[in-house]
Amino acid sequence: MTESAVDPHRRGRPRSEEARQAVLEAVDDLLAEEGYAAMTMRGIAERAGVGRQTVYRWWSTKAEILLEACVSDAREQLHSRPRAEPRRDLVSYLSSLTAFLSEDDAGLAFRALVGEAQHDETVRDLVAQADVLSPSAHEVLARVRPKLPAMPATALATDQLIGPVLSRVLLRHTPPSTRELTALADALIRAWQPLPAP
Amino acid sequence: MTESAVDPHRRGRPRSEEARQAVLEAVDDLLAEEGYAAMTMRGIAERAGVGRQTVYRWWSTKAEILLEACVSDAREQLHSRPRAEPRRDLVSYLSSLTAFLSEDDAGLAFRALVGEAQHDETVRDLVAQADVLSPSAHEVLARVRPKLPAMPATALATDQLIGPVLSRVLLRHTPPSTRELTALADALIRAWQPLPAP
Amino acid sequence: MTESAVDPHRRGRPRSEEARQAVLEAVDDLLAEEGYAAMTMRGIAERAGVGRQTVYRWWSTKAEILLEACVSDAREQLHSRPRAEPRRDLVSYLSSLTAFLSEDDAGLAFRALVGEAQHDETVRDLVAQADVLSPSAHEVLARVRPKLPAMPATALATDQLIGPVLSRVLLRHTPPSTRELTALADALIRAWQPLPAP
Amino acid sequence: MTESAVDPHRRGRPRSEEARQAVLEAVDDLLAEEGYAAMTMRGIAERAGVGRQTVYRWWSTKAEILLEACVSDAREQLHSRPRAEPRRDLVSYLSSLTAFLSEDDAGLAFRALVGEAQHDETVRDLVAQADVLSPSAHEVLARVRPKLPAMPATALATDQLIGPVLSRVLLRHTPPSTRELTALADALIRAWQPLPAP
DNA sequence: ATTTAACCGAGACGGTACGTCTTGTCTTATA
DNA sequence: TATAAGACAAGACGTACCGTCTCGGTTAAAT
Repeated sequence: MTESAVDPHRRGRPRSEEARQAVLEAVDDLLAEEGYAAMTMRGIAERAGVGRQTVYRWWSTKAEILLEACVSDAREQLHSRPRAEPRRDLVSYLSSLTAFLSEDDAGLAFRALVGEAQHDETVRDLVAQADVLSPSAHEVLARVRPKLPAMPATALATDQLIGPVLSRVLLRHTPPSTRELTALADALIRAWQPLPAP
Repeated sequence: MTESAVDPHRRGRPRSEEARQAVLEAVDDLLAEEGYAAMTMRGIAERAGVGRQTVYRWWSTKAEILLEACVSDAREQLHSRPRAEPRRDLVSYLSSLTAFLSEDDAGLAFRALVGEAQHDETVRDLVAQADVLSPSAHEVLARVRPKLPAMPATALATDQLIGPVLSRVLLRHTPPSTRELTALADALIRAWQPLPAP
Repeated sequence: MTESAVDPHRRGRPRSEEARQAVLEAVDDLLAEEGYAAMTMRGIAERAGVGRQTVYRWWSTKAEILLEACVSDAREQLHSRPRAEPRRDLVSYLSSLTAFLSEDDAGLAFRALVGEAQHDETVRDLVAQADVLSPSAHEVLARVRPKLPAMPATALATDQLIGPVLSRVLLRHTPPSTRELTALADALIRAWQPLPAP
Repeated sequence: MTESAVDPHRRGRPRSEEARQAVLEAVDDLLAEEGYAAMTMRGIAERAGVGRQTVYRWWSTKAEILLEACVSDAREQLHSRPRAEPRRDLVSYLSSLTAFLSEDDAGLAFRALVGEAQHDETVRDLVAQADVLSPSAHEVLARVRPKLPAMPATALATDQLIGPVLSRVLLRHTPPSTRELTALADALIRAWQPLPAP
């Protein structure tokens, strides 16, 4: 990740915003066209029409570049507009999440990064720090919590919410259907509803 | 994966079981010591004291070797002995799953493979075919289903069962505590219990 | 320099003589076409149609390759056939030397190596060890010594013989004319002739 | 080479003499410490505490800088004070030459430049134009010529004079001893003495 | 007993990405 | 306008690993 608060009075040629954008776009394109494994630092530089050193100057690994390239897109994509009814709110969010993970380009990048994080300590920290999924999940949970008082702590509730979708996408690579998403939402509602008075 | 039903009347020197074991052990050791990324075909061969061609003769990628090295261990590790009560049965399974994914060596291998599967088509198929987690989950679900009639189709129920744990381990790398696992089991029970008569 | 006495019982794929020749020829060609400075290890490998590692496996520097490529040619080129008269013998040798240093391809390589030796310790030793000029000079000096009894030790006599030509070629890059070579030979003869009885 | 007679009415900030000196000293130091090959334009600028562009503005190559840094020192070092006797005059000069080439820092630079000149056309011309050795040699030859009437044209005589020393220093890197220098002077005297009347 | 076929180890082969280095140029703010 | 600083595109450096090929040697079944 690059330092955003730069000393405005520092000497020397300033960083080229043009080169930065070219690299980020090259990474996006290459991921879609060639896949993560075939994407190399060398290839990124060439595709961006940028010197190799320039890439290494600002990013250490392709994971870092990819993260910078996709985080803002990811956040945006995951936003689902609020609904009055908890059930529709949850289904709407689960649909956004599923679409993001299984169809979107930023989701492709995210999946690749989560994959890399499994066997690279530094990528793990990077992805954890970027915290792509939580904010949107927390929003939804905050909205429905008043009506579902048995909901556990947000951290655990988040896992209950997104876990089943992750399981499908990361493990089986067959995204759940709308019917399944509705069933998941219903299950959560049943689990989190106030217990019937005995 | 290697062909196990070999023509017993083949001519020539038979495959060396010694070499095979040496490779599988080398892969296990290297994964634990160096990590998946630093593990190379060349390194595996050297560690195993085996010719490089011998490795390539029987496996195409390090993912294949790793899979062969960990599947049986994984299956064994995931087995949790049946309990009378559904709640204890589910908690017991979730504990095994958590331990496997976050502590066991075979779990480390599995996580690495799932990671690689996110950006490698062939590894994806390989892992899908090996189907490490499902069988044990299906067992538990089959045991508790009679007492939890609202449980959906096994595929979806599996995602509900293992998804939250996956979310924790693959995304946050902080395995859930026993208390959290209990809360998850309780939530599933509430979700899958017979609906109260209106 | 490569080891010539190879263990006949060594294992593994034997060194490719084809690749070796391709590299030596590539070096010869590149030196003539591009010059020493523009000649790179990478360029040599590409020109030879050989892997870069293969070049590094057998030679450490381009100087080493160049030396191996030119030594035998150099020796051959410097041979001048014996003459009865010392004067003609010396002139003949000086002509060969001049031609070698100023016209021959192997001479071009030799000059480049001597140049590199001025600012690279290891090249210095390499060139010294190859000992390109001395043998031929020693031959001539041995032939004429009986008739020129005042000739000093061979080492010093060699410097007297080849020094003036080197001075011209290395410093001024204007090879001496035949007339000048004859004058040099005459001067040596006068210097090395028996002193007149007092 | 830089233009020394600058238009005194030029506008803008004048060239920094401080920077110029810093660069020349940096080059001297680096040559002695790291050697010619390890000496880079970047390294020179850093060592001099000078911007890289400033170096490129005034010199094209490190050879140019080195030449400017050493020529005056070289000339001075090569001066040998006149002696009455030709023999002592020649020996004295050969000693200066040997010391310069084999011990002095400016001599080290000169050798490096002569080396580079063997595989770089522009350095060749630069060194030829600087003409470091000739003037001092011509002085000595002019002094002794009256007493050695058989001496050939100065150009050739220069090669006879300095050639053997060059051969030793550039090829063998073992500077001649005083005894050998004396022998060389004696040989020249014998070669250049008036021929005895028949 | 010999031949044949497939295995074994070792290690060289042509390729290619790695991350670093230097080159010469360009673009800032400062003097 | 020269300066120090430092980013830029380009490309060579030497190393590592890729997957293949080619040796000598071993081990069994088929001749």
